[in-house]
Amino acid sequence: MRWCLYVDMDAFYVSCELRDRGDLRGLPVVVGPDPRQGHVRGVVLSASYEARRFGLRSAMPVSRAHALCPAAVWIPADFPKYERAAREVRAVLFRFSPDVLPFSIDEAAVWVDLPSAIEARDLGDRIQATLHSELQLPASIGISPYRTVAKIATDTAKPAGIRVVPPNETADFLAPLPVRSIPGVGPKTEAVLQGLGIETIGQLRTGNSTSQLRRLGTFGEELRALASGSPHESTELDVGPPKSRSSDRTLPEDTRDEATLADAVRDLAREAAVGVQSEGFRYENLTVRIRWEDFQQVQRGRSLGAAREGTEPSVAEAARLLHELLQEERTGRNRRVRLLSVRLGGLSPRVGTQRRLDRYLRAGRRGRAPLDGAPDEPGASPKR
DNA sequence: TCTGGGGTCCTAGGACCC
DNA sequence: TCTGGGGTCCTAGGACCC
Repeated sequence: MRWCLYVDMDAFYVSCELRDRGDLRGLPVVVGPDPRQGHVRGVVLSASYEARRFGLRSAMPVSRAHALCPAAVWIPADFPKYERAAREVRAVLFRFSPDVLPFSIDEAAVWVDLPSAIEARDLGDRIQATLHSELQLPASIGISPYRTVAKIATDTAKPAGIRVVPPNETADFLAPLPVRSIPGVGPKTEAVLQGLGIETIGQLRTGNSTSQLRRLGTFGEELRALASGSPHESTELDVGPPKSRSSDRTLPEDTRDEATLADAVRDLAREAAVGVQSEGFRYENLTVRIRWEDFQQVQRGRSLGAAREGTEPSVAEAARLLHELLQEERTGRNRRVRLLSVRLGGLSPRVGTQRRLDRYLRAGRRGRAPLDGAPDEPGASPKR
């Protein structure tokens, strides 16, 4: 029988920091921009479980976090450190199975063939103990033949727990949980479901809701299948090569000054292009996104007609798109800009970068080779 | 309390082609 | 004079995830 052990690291960024700062164990610790450094625009990236007792959560504005827990210890984010730790975690997981699918920096699905839930639970114990003893990193693990169910189970096991859901117990396990615990159900979908009188996963199964769920399209069908204990899961479990890369920046102060914004957008366009190039990709389209001071967003994108590389096409097109967006805003509400973003999409491998790409995929993105059947001749025109 | 930075997927209309 | 269906690409916006 095939099992999914869904491994989710507990308070990952904080746990990485505590490896270097053992003296902080047991204290409310937060990774994020320090709100005591004056005017700071930012959110909590990770909070220790001690900090969570004060109500702190990931994605909470740091000003609110500071108000809730003035005694918290703040540590600035060190992403290279967390990337290194994530690689250590994956290396451990690969020792237990060749089928490890990372889903984010702190989550991965480990697939194994085992005769029963007993053995699956035993393997979960060993993985958890190894991560703790060798890396000093706590993890929670959910176990089910279904990846979605395993992930939900992980959340109920946190922190430092293990939850096994044998296949015949799936529907009963899910029934009392709120619909919001389903991955893909956010505030909007939750509100729609509440409007239908559906609060728990179990209520998704009742007869009269089936027709109403059609309002949600195919997603409604998937919700119903999950609730009944047999989720639709694609057999294609590989994570492919990246589709886009972006650089975003929230400005220190909202502004409508075009010179300032043009400088910023050029920096972002350069940054994104350099990143794409260093990963061995070219890009074929570009999107500039603006978040206004009222948090509404607009975006404008353009196809470049063919795969490009280097910073020049990115910088030039980003400047044009920004100008167009600002021009239109001036004739309207003329709001100030809070955030600028440049996204490069339509990524394709650069010529002669097969080796680098292979290394990239092995580093965590297991899956089909992106170059299969896609010879990339210089100057060859893209499909279309 | 005043909200980051990085991604993915879906929908929907219009252009364009056969 | 009035009438198709299917497919792909482009673009904008939105929901969601960590």
